[in-house]
Amino acid sequence: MNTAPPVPHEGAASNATDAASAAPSSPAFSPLYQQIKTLILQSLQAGEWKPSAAIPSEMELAARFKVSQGTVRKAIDELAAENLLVRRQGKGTFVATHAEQHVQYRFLRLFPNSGNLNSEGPAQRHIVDCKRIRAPADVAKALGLRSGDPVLQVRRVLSFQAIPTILEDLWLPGTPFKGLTVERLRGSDGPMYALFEAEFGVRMVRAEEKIRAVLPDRDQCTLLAVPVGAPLLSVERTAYTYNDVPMELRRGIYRTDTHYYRNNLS
Amino acid sequence: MNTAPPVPHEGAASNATDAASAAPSSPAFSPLYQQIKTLILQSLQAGEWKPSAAIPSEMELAARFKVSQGTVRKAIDELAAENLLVRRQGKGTFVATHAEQHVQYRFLRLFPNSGNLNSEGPAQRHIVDCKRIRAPADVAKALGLRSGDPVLQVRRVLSFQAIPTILEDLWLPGTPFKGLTVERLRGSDGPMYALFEAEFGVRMVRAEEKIRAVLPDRDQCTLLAVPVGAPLLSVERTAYTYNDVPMELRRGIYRTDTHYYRNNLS
DNA sequence: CAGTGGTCTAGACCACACT
DNA sequence: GTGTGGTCTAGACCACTGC
Repeated sequence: MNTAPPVPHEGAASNATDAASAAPSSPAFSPLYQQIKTLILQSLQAGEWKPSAAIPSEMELAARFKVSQGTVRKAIDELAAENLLVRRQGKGTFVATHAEQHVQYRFLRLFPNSGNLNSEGPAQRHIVDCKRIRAPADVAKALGLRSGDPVLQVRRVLSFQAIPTILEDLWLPGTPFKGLTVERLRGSDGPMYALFEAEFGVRMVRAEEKIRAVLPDRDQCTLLAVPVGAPLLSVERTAYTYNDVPMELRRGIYRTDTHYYRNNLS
Repeated sequence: MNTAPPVPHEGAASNATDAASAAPSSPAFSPLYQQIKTLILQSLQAGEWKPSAAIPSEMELAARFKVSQGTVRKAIDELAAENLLVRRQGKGTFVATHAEQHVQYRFLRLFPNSGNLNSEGPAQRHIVDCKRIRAPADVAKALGLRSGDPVLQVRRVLSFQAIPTILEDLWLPGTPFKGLTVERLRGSDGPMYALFEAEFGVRMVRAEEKIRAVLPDRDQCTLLAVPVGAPLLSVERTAYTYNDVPMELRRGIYRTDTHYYRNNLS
C-alpha cells in the first residue's frame, strides 16, 4: 500500500518505509483505510466480484494491500454501513444485491396500513409501456445527459392484493441499457433493480426521493382506478450507481389510503 | 468491567480474571463494547452529562470501566452513529442536542423547491393553541398511556418567508411535561425539541414518520391559507426518548407546492 | 506545549459455519 | 478441524485544538 499521491501521511508503526514522497506535507490527508476503501470500491465497480458473491477474506485483502487486518476491517465496515457489502460471521463478506428475497424492495418505503410487511404477499407487476425516446430537458438534466440523447422510458403499475397502488414512469440512459425491451422486463419476476444487476451490470447503490402531495391527471386516474380529486403521493426518485453517477429517474404516484410511506429519523 | 450477569464471555487477553461465573456458557452473549455502550447510555439518560457538554475522554472512560481505549472507542462510535454523541477531533466527545444552529431542525425533512436549505432564513413559529386534555384513545396508544390520561395538546404553524407552510398538532404526556404553557412555548425562539431538553430534560432521540397525501379540512385550509381540494402532505410522527419510550405524537400537514419532503435511500 | 480524538499495527482469542 | 468474521488489548504515532 501507500502508492497513491494523496498520502502525506507516511504510514504508522512498521508501515513507514516509502521512498521519499514528492510532497513533504501536502494539504490533503487521506487515511489508509480510506484508500483501501477506494480500492475495494474500484474492484466492485469493475465487476471483479459479482453481486451476491463473496469477496476475498479480510486476511487475503490485508496481504494484497500490504496493510493490517484491522485497516481492511475498517474499510469494509464503512462499505457495509453503506449497504454495498454484507458481512456474515463465519461465512465471509458478500457483495450486496437487490435480488435477495429478504429485503424484497430495498428502496421502497411503502407499507400496508395494517399488518406486517409480508402479510400481503408479493406485488403484481404490470409493464404498461417501454419505448426509446429522446430525452426531454428535465430527464436529461437528472441523468446527466444532453437533451435529445436516447433514453428508455418505462411505465408500470404495481398492485398489492389486486389493488393498483403504484404507477411509475421511469427513464434510463440508453447506452448502458441497450437491449432492454418490454419482453425482457415482463420476463423477469424479481425486482427491476435485480434485473439491472444481472443483465446490464448496473447496480443501484443509493437514491434520493422528493415527495409531494398531488392530484392525479386523467391517465393516472384510469391506471390507478382512483377518482379525480383524490390526493396521491408523488415520489420522484433519482437512483445512483457508484461514484454518484445517476442511472435512473423515476416518477411514481402512490395511493396512500391503503398504504403509507414510512421514514425513520435519527 | 465484567460485573454484569450477561457475560458468558470471560473477556479477552489480560481481561480474564473474574471469579467463577455463575453460568459457564449461558445462551446470551454480549460483547464488552455493547455493555460499555449501555453504561454510557445510562449515564446519558440519568443526565450525568448535560446536552452539548463534553463527556469524559476515551482514556478516562477506559480507566473507569477497566477496559482498553479501543473498546470504549467502539462503544462511542456506535452512539455517534446514532446521533446521540458528537465527536470533535482535538476537542472531545459531546452530548448531541437539538439546540445546535448547524442542524436547525434535525427531524424536519422539508426543503424549498429551489435554493439551499438556509437560503430562506429562519422559520417563523406561531403557537396557535396549547391546552391540557384527556388523551383520546389513538393518542394514548401512541404515547403508551391509558385513554383519559392527561396530555398536552399544542397546535402551531410554521411559516417560511411569511408563507404558512406547516400546520402541526402535537401531543405530549402530561407528567414529564408538567408546567409547559403557551407562554413558555412562545417565549422560546429555538426548536421545540431544544426547549424540551433544556426545560424538561426530555431528549428526543429518534422518530418514525408515516406519510400520506390528504385533502385539508376547513380549519386546516384557513390556517394554511390554501383552497379546499388542494392536496397536502400528512406527516404523522412518533418521537422517542431513550429506550424507545414514546414521548410525542405529532400530526403535521405540509404544503408541498413551495417545498418538498426529501428522503435519502441506501 | 499537553490533551483530545483518529489511525495503524500485531497478536490473541471467541463465535459461527461448513465439512 | 479449518476458515471466516467479531472482539479485545497494548502500544505507537498522527492530526487537530487550545493554552
